[in-house]
Amino acid sequence: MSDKFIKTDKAAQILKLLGDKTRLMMIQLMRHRECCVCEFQELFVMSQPAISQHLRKLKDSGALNEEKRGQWVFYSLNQSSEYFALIEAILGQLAKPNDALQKISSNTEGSDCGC
Amino acid sequence: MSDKFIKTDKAAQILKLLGDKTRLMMIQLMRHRECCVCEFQELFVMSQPAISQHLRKLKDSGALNEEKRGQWVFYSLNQSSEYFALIEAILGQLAKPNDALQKISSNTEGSDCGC
DNA sequence: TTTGCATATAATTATATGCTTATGTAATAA
DNA sequence: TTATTACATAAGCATATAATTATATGCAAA
Repeated sequence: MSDKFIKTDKAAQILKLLGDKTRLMMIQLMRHRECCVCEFQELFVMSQPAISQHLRKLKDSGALNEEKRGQWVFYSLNQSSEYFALIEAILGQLAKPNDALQKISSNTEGSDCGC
Repeated sequence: MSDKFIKTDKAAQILKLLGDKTRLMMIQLMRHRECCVCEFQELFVMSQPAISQHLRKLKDSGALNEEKRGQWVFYSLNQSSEYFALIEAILGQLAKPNDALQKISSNTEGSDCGC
């Protein structure tokens, strides 16, 4: 709060979290809108618990907001997080997600997973 | 070269490397000038091989230049690296290294380790 | 209330990581 | 040459990480 700059220790922690292909892609997808867990399940070739655990790590760090609506859970970037500026700075250097992700990341209207 | 933006896979790799307190601090120290290995040895409370291994990982990624001069080895940020812009973007969000590091990081004249 | 769906948690396992000590190598000094 | 200094590499070990399967929870529809 008091300082918009992040100390090395904390920065290393969040960079380690972003240093995983799956989590980094999740963050990219959430850059412009919230995502429903089921969207990630469609995209990533891994079990549902694996996805849930990645999201939990990101949420525990404070980088994500979680919102339950009915039986669904939506995650989004927490713009109030101390890491938000860093995350934005990183995302600004990344190429757009391609292929399968394109469809979803370009759909800024919101999830169309049926939720 | 063809694209200044980094793909998610590669970005995750370099972020994982930066997601270690020791390596992130090394990179911070090299932000404005090259550093001699012996400088890191003075700073970090760990064995010489541990430091050597951290530097090798960073160098293997392409993020660092290595220059041998006499019996000393100097490392510096590789400004031609595909990761350079990303690294700079990250460093721009970090607080200045403090305490013991201050002395060294503010000494832009060069190493005074006796080399 | 029972069933089903969406997601989370627990337990386990395989692999990766970061450190240590021991040893190797290359350059300088005696 | 031999010794010393600066650094790298190898091997081994303890811990961390990311995946899996099995199970639990919470909401909603029938």
